[in-house]
Amino acid sequence: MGRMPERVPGRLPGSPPTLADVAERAGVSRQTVSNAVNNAELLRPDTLERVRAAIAELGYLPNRAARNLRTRSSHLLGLRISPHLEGTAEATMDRFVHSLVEASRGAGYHVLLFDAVDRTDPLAGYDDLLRATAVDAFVVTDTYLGNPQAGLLDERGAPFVAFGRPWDDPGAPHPWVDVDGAAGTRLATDHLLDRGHERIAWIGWRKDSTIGEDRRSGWSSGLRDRGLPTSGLASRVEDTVASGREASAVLLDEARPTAFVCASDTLAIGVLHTLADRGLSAGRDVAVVGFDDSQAAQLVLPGLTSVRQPLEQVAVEVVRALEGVMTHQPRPEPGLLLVPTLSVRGSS
Amino acid sequence: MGRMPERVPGRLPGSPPTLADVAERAGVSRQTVSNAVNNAELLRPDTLERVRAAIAELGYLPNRAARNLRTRSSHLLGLRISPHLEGTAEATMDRFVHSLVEASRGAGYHVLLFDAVDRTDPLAGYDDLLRATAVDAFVVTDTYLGNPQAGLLDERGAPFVAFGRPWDDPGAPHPWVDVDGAAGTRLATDHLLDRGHERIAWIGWRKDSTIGEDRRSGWSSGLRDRGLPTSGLASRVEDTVASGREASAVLLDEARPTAFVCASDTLAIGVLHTLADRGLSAGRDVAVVGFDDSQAAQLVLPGLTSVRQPLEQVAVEVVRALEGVMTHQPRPEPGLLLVPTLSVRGSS
DNA sequence: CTGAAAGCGCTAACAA
DNA sequence: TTGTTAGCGCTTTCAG
Repeated sequence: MGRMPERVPGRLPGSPPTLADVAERAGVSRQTVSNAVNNAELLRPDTLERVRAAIAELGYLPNRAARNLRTRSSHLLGLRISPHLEGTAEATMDRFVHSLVEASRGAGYHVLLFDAVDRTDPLAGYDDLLRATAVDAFVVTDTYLGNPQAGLLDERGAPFVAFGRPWDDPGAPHPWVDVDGAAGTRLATDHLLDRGHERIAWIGWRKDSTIGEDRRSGWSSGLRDRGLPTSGLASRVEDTVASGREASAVLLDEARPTAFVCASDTLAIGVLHTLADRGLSAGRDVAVVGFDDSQAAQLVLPGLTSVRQPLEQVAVEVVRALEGVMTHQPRPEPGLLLVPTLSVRGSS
Repeated sequence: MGRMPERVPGRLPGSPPTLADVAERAGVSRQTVSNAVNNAELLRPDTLERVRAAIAELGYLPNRAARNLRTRSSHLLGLRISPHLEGTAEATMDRFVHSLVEASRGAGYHVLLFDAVDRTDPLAGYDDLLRATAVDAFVVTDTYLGNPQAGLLDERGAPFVAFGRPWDDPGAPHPWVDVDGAAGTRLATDHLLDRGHERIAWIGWRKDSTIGEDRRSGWSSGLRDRGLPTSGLASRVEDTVASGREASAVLLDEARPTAFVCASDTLAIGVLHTLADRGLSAGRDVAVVGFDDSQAAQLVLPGLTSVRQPLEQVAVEVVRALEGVMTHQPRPEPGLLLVPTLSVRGSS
């Protein structure tokens, strides 16, 4: 790594050395070099040493295309990314991409990014890469929308692991990794209860959002377990700052909560706006907790307490599951549910 | 796209059809199929039609590895990403990645993500991919740090385009695309001047940040051109919220500015914090402008006016330049400087 | 306009 | 333990 390969005379700088070059230099056959790279234990120590020296001198690295063709694998993981949503605190995806790249490297894989040409086709992009054998497997991240690509990929027998549960079809055969949203909001709710709050409101998404209902259940169970009321304390709106702002204003007027748990940081920031409008201090007068631990949560005054998904861990588990899929190992559990943490800041 | 390929009997679902399968089905030779795909104009219309039908029926797509091996190109663009910085409004990179994926697709390329194994080696990751011919070219984005990878890649004769000027070496041979930071802060400064501000302060980065000094120059030239003073109105600090907060407090006490232009949204949010501390209203009492148009700028109250980099356009131009590099076309201009815009919000 | 032959660089079998 | 042979699927000459 980082060692400058010797510039071999007569070789164009543009064309890297091949197996044959190394073999010639080391005075062995091509196959022996291949073995030195892939099955070192098959070689006699001194031969191995000689071949390794030649490899280092030439700066040899196996040509990917040739290896891919021969082994019928690309060592590439496909990840489809959606267009950036402006105006929301959507940070999860980007953080996950970083973690995935790192985890993949550890397993000898690179991440290939693609996007949907045709947004209406749930399989757009996937299908082409599959048929061209351009990737070994996919990481499917948009299952939270209740999108059908997981099911369709299952049908096609495509190798993939989902970040997100198959809500629609709990018996789906593919492996998945997900974060327990209910546990996260439960954590948030308990945190507020422990600080003495008893009237805790919920601002979440519309009822058709499965993930939204899951997060909501952490809040409601938290209150119920302490015998506290939830009725009149919940609101379901669009995921925008404006919606969070309006919903919190209404709740404040009608139900007088002393704390809010929100399905997203975007909504929570809307709550902060309402508090500012009314001269109330977030954290002192009314507590607020968001979800996703976005940059905005970290930067906003007085700091937004937020549920943080363990995305690094998700990525590691996704890659682990992927390795299982690609080696056709039977998986004991189809899914793995990870527990989020709470980043406590000034707002609570 | 999206059409379900016919399941051919006797063929494993896992192994896609090959050129030979299509040829057999269409009753032509393999080369004719290859021509139908790559040089359609060479075929007689009726033959072409027949081959195309067979391709559609089988859902054929050329095997990438085989094509890559033969054509000595991977149709992959390498992009190195750095670990996520928490606590700053770093949004530029992520937005750029999305734009790049989209622009690359238009040119028939996919984006391969990698990260640095060894953070101290400026060429970490690049070198291996190059020698393995795993990518056709790189997009180098971290030149703004004054990092040496551009120069090192130039030395190696590696094909790449930089997002960011070669500040250290203006005569560098590689193509680059950049955003004119000075023009952005000039835009911000003129905007404030037009609104009647005359005492406009600057909060930027340390002097050794070339890009920081560039952005600063837009502010200073803006004031100078109207015969307004700059002395005592500038501060150079670390890129953190806390630094922006402290620096603005000091400036407010010592120089009584009515507006701030900042080198980043992170710093600008620090200014907003100081204003909140002192019961001043951002936008009404004191105007603030940031840089990068991050999510935080959009979410924070009352909305942070911010310089927005035209990253979609940058990505398009980077890909265009890349195509030139890969076809060895001489480039008239080594670099292209794009002009940012101003997203005006409540803070000004 | 279509077909035959060659080979990109590598690795999986097998033979020595 | 090492070398030989074959072929992954494709495209690029070059003949027909």
